[in-house]
Amino acid sequence: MEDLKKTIRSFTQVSDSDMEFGLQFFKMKTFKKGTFLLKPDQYIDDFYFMKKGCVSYYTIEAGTTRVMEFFNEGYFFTDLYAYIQEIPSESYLEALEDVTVYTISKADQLKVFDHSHQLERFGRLSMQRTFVINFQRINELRNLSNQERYLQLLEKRPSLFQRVPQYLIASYLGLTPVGLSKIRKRLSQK
Amino acid sequence: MEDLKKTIRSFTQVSDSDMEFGLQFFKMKTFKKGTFLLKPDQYIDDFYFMKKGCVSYYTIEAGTTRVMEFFNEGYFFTDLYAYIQEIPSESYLEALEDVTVYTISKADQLKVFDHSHQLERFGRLSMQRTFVINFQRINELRNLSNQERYLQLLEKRPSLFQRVPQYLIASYLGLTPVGLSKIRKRLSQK
DNA sequence: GACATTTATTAAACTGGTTTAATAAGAATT
DNA sequence: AATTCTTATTAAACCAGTTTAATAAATGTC
Repeated sequence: MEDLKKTIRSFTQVSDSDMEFGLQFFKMKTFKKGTFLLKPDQYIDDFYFMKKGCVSYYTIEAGTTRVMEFFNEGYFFTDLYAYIQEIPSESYLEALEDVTVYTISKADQLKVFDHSHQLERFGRLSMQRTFVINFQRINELRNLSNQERYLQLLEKRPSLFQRVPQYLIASYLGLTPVGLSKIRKRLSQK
Repeated sequence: MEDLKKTIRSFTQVSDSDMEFGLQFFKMKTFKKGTFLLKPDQYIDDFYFMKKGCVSYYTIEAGTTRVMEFFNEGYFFTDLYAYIQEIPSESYLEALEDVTVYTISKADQLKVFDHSHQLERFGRLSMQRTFVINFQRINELRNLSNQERYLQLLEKRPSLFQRVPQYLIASYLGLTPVGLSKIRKRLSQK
């Protein structure tokens, strides 16, 4: 669990004993490609850390798949909207590849936060990080063109394009596959 | 400060003594219509509660004003992005009307959270509320048409249309004034 | 009450996406 | 190797917005 440890410590300092206390609650789970960590109408009690693989977080509305996010190595993830509010999910978490995660239940996470002030701080800071990322996402959706958002994704997460089919990337960008193809053509002609 | 008290208690239970302790740090401030609570390149140390009035939170990029949010009575607000990260703001907070706010400094807020577990919880829950609102905003930007977002704003915040000029509402919706006018015409023809 | 300024609408030409459908290219299966 | 299934591109018609410019309506000021 070195990668999990390292990621936690990238947020805030945590003593070895607190870290040990926290990590004992994480269990390793694996999911085969094409299987689901979560489906609509289910409650989600798990908080995940991605050890290996890639998961897409999406909804299907009126027959249309809308990819909200891709989670790969080093990401903490869950359906945070449903998790926080303790309401049934409206989303899918689907393994796009064989996936290995570490997972902790909400009750255990609460135990950890109760026990360790440092880890509680990690929890708060990771929530703040989420705020900052969501804020940037809103600004990008409002201020950038689709082409600009495509180029930015290419720059920020180039590895996605090696492992995720293009029509899912189009969906993530809020485009149809046809629309993304047009953008790519336009760019290649320059 | 009854309205502030009531709003805090809508998040979580707070004892009278903790409430009294917290409220002592809030100061009342007023701003005349057209003046600024914040301008780009300034650091923001204040966390506001809107007692009376309306503030727009916006950026100007390449000569274009982009309204991110309107804050009116009962809102907690600041430039949270700059506030959290303690970086210079890129935004304006402008009084669209004469404004009365209660405000608390970041240092004082930390004192309050240190002193009162209940108020710390209020802080965490209000952060979670912000997450939920931002998440919904992202979904609306991705999944709804401009017309749908206009209709939703009409329904959710009808009073805005009484106090804010239409071209600012257009900006909030990510439209030009011309675009919003077309939508209104289309709707009125049904 | 007349004038100047700000705000909202309309028109016309344009643009970057959409949908639908056909085709091409790549990958998996037998 | 041939077949089938999935993924990506292209074309054509369409649509909801844009920009620019002119006009109309509302508001504020002297």
